[in-house]
Amino acid sequence: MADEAPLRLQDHLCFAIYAAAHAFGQAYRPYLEPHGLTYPQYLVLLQLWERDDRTVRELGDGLFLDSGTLTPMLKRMEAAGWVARRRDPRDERVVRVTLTAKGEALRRQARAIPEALGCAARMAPEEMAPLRDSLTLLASRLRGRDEEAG
Amino acid sequence: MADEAPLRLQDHLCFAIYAAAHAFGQAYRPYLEPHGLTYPQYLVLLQLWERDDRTVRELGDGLFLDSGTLTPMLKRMEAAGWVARRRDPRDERVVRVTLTAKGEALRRQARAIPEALGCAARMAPEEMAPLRDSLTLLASRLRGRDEEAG
DNA sequence: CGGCGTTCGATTGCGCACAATCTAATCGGA
DNA sequence: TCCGATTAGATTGTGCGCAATCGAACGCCG
Repeated sequence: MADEAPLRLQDHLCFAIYAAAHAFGQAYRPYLEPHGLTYPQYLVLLQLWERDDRTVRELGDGLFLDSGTLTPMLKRMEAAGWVARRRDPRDERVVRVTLTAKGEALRRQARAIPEALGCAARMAPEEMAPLRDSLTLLASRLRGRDEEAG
Repeated sequence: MADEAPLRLQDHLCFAIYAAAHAFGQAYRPYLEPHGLTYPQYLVLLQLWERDDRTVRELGDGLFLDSGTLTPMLKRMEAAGWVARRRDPRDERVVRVTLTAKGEALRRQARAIPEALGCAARMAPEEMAPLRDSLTLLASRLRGRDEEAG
């Protein structure tokens, strides 16, 4: 009976998020590609621009990525000359990632990007903030965190 | 001067979307993995459950994916027995994708998934709809569509 | 000191995603 | 009818993403 029409693809919140993530990736491309950057690499640099000298684990905690993703990405970024990777002498298990001069310089060229994307989205900052906060809360609930954080 | 602190990672709407997409992928995993499904494959099935017998292009238009992604994915889904792929006799360029009996049967088992995820998100449908609509509009703007659709 | 469990990151294998390129089929106009 | 342009998928190469596994380094406890 109700066996038909379980839920249309377009009705799914998860698909709206999936599609928006793809659209953002595509929207960033023309701004990042001239620098040879990909979007996930840009996210790594955003973290390092905010605070330099982070471990692989710290970067992964911030982006929800593990070493299986980060290790090869950071090696590519090292080969491109934006970051340096070296073992912490005090704990040889830890790899610390730092910006090079080239990675620092990229920061200045990248400052215009967020504003450009905001224009492409044609959305005012006042609209973006609650949307962002709703999504952050949703993600934290999906991860099973936040317990009684209400 | 203002050269420091361009924008923190956590302030970016794009990152909130990126992180929410990942969180959804992880949240779906325990429901899909027992069936041997991945999340993008589930999206393909959602489209076919809604209306069977679609071309690769139609599936790609709905999911914003191209043949480079869909061709191998559909081959895996065919190998798993959920769909069949065959050339349209009237236009040999076109590949039509149809559900098998096994793919139809999976539909019934999958009916409980959206509700389960809604519970995991701990979000009422009345909250989800506007969030979904905001994201869909945002994505359409980022794609450069929608022109004066206000 | 010696041994055990933990932590860190690297590695492997698989699947998604996209740009670029290719081939075959179809369509359209001279 | 023939030729060029277009369209649909397939293919190739590169990079992201995750589960599972591994080995080295560390910390603790006796």
